Amino acid sequence: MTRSEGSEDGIRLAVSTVILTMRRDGSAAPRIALPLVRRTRAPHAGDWALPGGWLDVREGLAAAAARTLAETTGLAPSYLEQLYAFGAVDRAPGRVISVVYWALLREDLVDQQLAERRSAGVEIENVEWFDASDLPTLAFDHARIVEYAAWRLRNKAGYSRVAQGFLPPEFTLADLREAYETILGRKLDPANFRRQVDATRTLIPTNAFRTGSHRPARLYRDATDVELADRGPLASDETRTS
Amino acid sequence: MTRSEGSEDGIRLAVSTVILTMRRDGSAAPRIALPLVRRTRAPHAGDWALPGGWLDVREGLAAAAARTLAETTGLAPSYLEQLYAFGAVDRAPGRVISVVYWALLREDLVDQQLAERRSAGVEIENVEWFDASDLPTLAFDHARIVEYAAWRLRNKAGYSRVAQGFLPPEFTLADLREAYETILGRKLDPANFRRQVDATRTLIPTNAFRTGSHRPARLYRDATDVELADRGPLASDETRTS
DNA sequence: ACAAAAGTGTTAGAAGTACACCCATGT
DNA sequence: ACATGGGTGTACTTCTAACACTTTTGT
Repeated sequence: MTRSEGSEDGIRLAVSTVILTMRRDGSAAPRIALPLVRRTRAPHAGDWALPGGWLDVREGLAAAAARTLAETTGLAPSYLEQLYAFGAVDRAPGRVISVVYWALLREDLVDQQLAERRSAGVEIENVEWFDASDLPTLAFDHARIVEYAAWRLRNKAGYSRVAQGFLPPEFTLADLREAYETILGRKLDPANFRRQVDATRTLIPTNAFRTGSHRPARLYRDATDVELADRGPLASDETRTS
Repeated sequence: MTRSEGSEDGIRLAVSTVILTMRRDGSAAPRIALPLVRRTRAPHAGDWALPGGWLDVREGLAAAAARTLAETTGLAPSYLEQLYAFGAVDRAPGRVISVVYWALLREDLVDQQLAERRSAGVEIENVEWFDASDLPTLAFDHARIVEYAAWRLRNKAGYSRVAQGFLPPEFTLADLREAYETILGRKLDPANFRRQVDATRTLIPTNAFRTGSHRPARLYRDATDVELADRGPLASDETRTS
């Protein structure tokens, strides 16, 4: 929001972020949830939109996405990747190009942050979390953008470890499997899942167990030296968000 | 180049394209080649750069890429996809965001076009084709961009049919295999390759054969109703380049 | 006849899938 | 003790890689 609007030729550059997390309501299957911002001004006043803002001249693209994310959720992403640059001529009045990022948040931190803010009486203005499968009317082409982000997440979950972005540093295999199941929308065989993940040699078993119900489950943590997804030559680019 | 330079806040938006084709020199293995433009002005005057220009207000992103491509090569791409939006603060003086596309060209049309132009005495100004594995000094962060495009091509060749973008509508399985081999940089087993491609059911055998050396090879053509690569919800977006 | 590419068959191993079964804990 | 999720074993199918072999042309 730091950027002054308008430019000589009328092309403006915005950065928006599709912020995804996993949410557990009671005992049912977890769902993908994302925060949206209610628009207070025309066009599309009253509709919900992706968090974002105008790009600041001195700010990198990923940094802008991370900043927006922090302003909206108070959190830092556990995964952040550029999604796509949307630039159809008619997508918004006055020619706006949106470079859109997508991010994953740890479910535990989201819950914690929401609880903290609620107890502190801080109501974040116009921000509300929605279930990804039950979205309100979105402004501009944002419905399409969210759809694409969800597709990318499902896709990427098939050949990378992005699902870990929903989890805290230590988690059980059941936690991880549940994350994958939520993303992919289908049940996975616990036995085969276990073998598949430890065939990748990216999880380190700890000596800690999660107790509480039935047989205790071993906690694992990530081999921190490996990225959650292979980005090829772009590997170093987006991690420097500042 | 239609866009007037400069804007209130100094952020300018360029569209560039990594144009890739396959080139056969004699009897050796084909190589990936791409056209570059020699810069005549500072910064980086004398260095080579990706074809591109400023985005016109009334022009879609993919359309701008296609236009640039046509101006540079006189051809229409057989495949065109957005690569990435590069926007590091220090990548160029004065904050330039480049939305970069990558495209594949049919090798036969490239050869034909080059021959036509050469025989007509039309020398395309400052445009030269380079071997992707032997590039000159590139301006800005363009070396990195080309590297990323090559990575994406190799990657995508593994799970889609993009390699067909190098070939004319009718081709032999050896042609197709050679395209894959050039992209992946390794030999493929002809027998297994054959089975794998016809397991996808996307190639239609014709009754024509290519003769000339040894046993004639059957010509195949593409099942035209399927895209070369699955782009999910973005499928329709980029095909409309105008 | 022979070289060389087109095209078919066969087999061994890897990877993915289904599911039976044992283990350890809270209630 | 028993229900339930944690964890192991095993058989089956599917995919992949390697390579021997037959077919069809040009020379």
